[in-house]
Amino acid sequence: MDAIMSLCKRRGFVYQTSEIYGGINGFWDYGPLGTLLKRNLREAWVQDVVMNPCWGRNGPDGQPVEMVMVDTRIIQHPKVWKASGHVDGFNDPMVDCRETRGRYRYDHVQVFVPASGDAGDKPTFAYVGDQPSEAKQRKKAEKTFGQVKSVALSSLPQPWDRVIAPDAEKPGSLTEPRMFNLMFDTVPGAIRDEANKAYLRPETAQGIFVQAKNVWDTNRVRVPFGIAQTGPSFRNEVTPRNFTFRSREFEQMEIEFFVVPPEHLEGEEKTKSDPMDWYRFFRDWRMEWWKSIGLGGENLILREHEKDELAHYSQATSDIEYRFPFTSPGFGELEGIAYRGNFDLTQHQKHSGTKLEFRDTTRGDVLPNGSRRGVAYIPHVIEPSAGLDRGVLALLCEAYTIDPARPSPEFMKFHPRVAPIKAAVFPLVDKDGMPEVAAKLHAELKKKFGHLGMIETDAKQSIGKRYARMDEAGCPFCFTVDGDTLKDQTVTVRDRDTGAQQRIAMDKVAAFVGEKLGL
RNA sequence: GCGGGCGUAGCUCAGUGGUAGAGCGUCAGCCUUCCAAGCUGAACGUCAGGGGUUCAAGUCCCCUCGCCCGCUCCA
Repeated sequence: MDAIMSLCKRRGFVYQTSEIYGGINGFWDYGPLGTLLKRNLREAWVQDVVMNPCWGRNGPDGQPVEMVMVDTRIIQHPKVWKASGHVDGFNDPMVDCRETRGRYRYDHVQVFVPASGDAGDKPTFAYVGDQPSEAKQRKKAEKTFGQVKSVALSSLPQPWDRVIAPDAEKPGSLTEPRMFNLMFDTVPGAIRDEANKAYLRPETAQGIFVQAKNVWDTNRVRVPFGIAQTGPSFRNEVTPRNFTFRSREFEQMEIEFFVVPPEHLEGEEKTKSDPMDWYRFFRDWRMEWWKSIGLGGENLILREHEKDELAHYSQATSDIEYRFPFTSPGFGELEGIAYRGNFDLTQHQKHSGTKLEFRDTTRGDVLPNGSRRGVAYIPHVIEPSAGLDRGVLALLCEAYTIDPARPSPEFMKFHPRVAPIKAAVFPLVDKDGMPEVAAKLHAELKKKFGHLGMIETDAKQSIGKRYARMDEAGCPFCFTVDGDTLKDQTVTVRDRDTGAQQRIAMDKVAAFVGEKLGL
């Protein structure tokens, strides 16, 4: 990993944010090559997800997959995060239970102690008011102490060695209270007033959910269809770690794909295009997609979550994971695909008071004129949520190759589609008319492919050095103008991965590059 | 959050309390007809930051920041 980080700095892929001031924990910048790599990855996603969804494949319902895009703000109404659960989950001090993995708001946890207040060596019984744990723990406490009274957990001295957590069996499982400032906050408005506190989004998904109604009201889309979005999100990670993997500012590429709830499916839809069918469809296709941009092999796995790993509202979730050098032999998450039911839209409907039902006019009773009456429902959702910066990191790790047998042992094996530099044109030597011919070819390629990535040219120093530089930058093809070019209008093309050369006609170079880029 | 390691040129790293170093890379020139070749020269340092001890600190002490590793945690 150190070698990869060193190359990233040396070649201008990734720099530490504000490095000249000592850096800032959890933030990384991209240099010229890294910026293009990231842009190419995002563009590939937009192209394959939105412009030509799922490579033109039909969904499980036999119809083309429909997808539109939105661009929502980093700052949303604070209630969005109340509804999504992010505020409650992460803005208050919480205590965790090591035994049950439960998490409780610190200020909600009460404890039954003897009426005398002194429990001696006996354990006391924590509970949360109005929860099942209250009656259960009261019963146990009364059995132990007889007369009991209730005190706040915060009034007891730490560590709570003899406190039995609300849903636990053994004492001492509660952690110290911790403040989870997951979300960054800010105050819109010129005058700083805490009452106006807003948050930087911890995920792009909620922006999609809260605009879903606008999208289906104004765009002639109908369920099933998806809304996609890319953009930055912010999480105040407790421990930023592992280069850019866990950053506090990071970019996501998310799809919320809305599908018909199971109870409204008719006939063979029930066995063909149930939400779980869509879930599997996206899970498998997303896996194929990552492979298609160069992450094939044993470093990429699909991991289905166990039942006890699932969030309470999700019926199925899987992760696409990559074996990063720092996670090896384990894996790190690149993308999560979750079937979230109608949890999010239901939450926003409840908190906003706005009906978020989709009126599906292809269903319901048949009317005398043959049309359908229509039914209204809150769509279910499949959420493929990918990390763009994590994708970039995976591409960097996967591309990094060392082959001591080569003159330039260290090189970046980017798939041509994501490579920041698409091609380079060199005169073999800087004389005898070669520079002029190379300049002309360079200009031609730049005009044709410059919008996809850099097209380089360089006449300085030895040809081996120039090849080596391109290898480190991950440029897949180098075209070299030599003495023969002047006689027969051919150039050599050198393949980055093998070093092999072939000779092709100069007027075929553009077609060659186009083909390799998949155009 | 706890523990460990590290921080000196763009990169990799030497550096015994006494003048800031090497290799590679970069740049310029020469040379060069296919793989970091050779020759000549040049530029590049708040020694992570701050404070202290000392006649003198890259070196010793304290604090802070950052990165890596392990544990903990992880929507």
